[in-house]
Amino acid sequence: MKKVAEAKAVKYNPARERLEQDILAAAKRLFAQRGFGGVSLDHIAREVGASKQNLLYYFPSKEELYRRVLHGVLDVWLSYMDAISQHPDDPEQALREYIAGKLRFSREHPDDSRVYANEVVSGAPIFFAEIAERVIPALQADVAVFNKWAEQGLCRPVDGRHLMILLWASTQVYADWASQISLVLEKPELELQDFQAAESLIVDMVLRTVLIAPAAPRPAKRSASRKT
Amino acid sequence: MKKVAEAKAVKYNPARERLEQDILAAAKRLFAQRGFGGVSLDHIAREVGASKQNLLYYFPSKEELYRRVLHGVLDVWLSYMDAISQHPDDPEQALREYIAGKLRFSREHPDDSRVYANEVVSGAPIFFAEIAERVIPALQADVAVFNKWAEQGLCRPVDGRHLMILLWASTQVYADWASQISLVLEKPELELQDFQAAESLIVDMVLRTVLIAPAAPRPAKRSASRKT
DNA sequence: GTCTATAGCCCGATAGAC
DNA sequence: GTCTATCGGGCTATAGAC
Repeated sequence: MKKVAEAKAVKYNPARERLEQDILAAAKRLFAQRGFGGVSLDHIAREVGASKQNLLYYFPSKEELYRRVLHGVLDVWLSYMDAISQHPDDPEQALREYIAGKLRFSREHPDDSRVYANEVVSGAPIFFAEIAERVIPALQADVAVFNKWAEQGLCRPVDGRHLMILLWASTQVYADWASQISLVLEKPELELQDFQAAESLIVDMVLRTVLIAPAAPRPAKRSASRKT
Repeated sequence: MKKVAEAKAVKYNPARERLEQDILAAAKRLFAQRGFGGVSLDHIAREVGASKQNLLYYFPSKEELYRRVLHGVLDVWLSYMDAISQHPDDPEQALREYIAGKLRFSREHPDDSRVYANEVVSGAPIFFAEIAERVIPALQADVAVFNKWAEQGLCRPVDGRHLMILLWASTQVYADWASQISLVLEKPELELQDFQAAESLIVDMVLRTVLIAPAAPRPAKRSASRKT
């Protein structure tokens, strides 16, 4: 994997690097909006002021460009799952931070979320192998953490796989379904307060279900706004 | 709206009706997999053993065919939301049935869910107006029901909009993200028991959060299996 | 590295015979 | 209703000049 990136990085060239990043950014946005089959190389090239022939000089094919975009998104996506095991003895803190982090990701990088969602909804025809290779072990690690918490009496026994699926869904929806959500909230686009309301509800529901002790968990710490 | 269908239905012709339904079904599956821009009329026509010219005899354009597909999906999608107000004095039953219904829809008609998800993730470029016209009032009606329950002391005061968004997300994910979920569950495709596990978790979380009285709600009634 | 040119194919939609 | 033929254009990718 990433053989192209390494081969190109042998000689470091800042101008080249910048155009390559511009192409990846434009491709991400367009693939997110219209899917792999709905975007042409010409379309992407025009966005960065290059020709499609030039674009094919930087990336060997349309599919390889698409793979590079998804690879970068999955890096970030998995980093949130890895963070769960950073709190090996505090389920509440781990879950609060996962929810806040994913919601911040949905707010700050909605196209990253959407390009990945687009691929998965389509049945992951191109990224299938990489998802299998990287997401399965990440989920197993998190499930192991949930199980250890339950053994230690730190939380209720839960089905960690379906809990993670619910967390994926309920946080990503604010990026992937932003068009419908902003419609039903009757505002041109989602605002910080909408993400805060989402965070309150999701944290409340998850902690009520997972934690043993408190009937009414502490209110959310507004952590979605940390980096605003 | 649906002017085409009505115009065509003036003279009833069973053979014509059947081919039209076949085309809609094939289009639904292909649009779900590859998005509007990733599917060609030729592709759809070959699936039903017709020519693309013939297909354009039944539907005036690719976009109109796509609209017809989405219109049918939204009909069903909204019927679940309408069912909430069918239990005006029993929040627990209303929520249980909504969750069970949407999960059954995800299991029995995953492509319906996916074609709609594909449009929404893409920013609803074509179906924007119809979503605004039909989903906004449906959500407002459900929020009004939640608020009435809270006033009557039947449930906690909740943000009905974000609760519905969470219900949409957590039930649809089992159709829209089936490719990734079946990968991480390490089985070729989702089984009934997976949907039952999902239902248990979602019902448990929602009732713990929304209902006032019981610390541990009754177990789910396995209603996802009702029509199997 | 960027350009022009082009191969070879697929696209949505229309015209008109039958 | 279904067919053949075709218009006008877009598509990915490659070749080769500079």
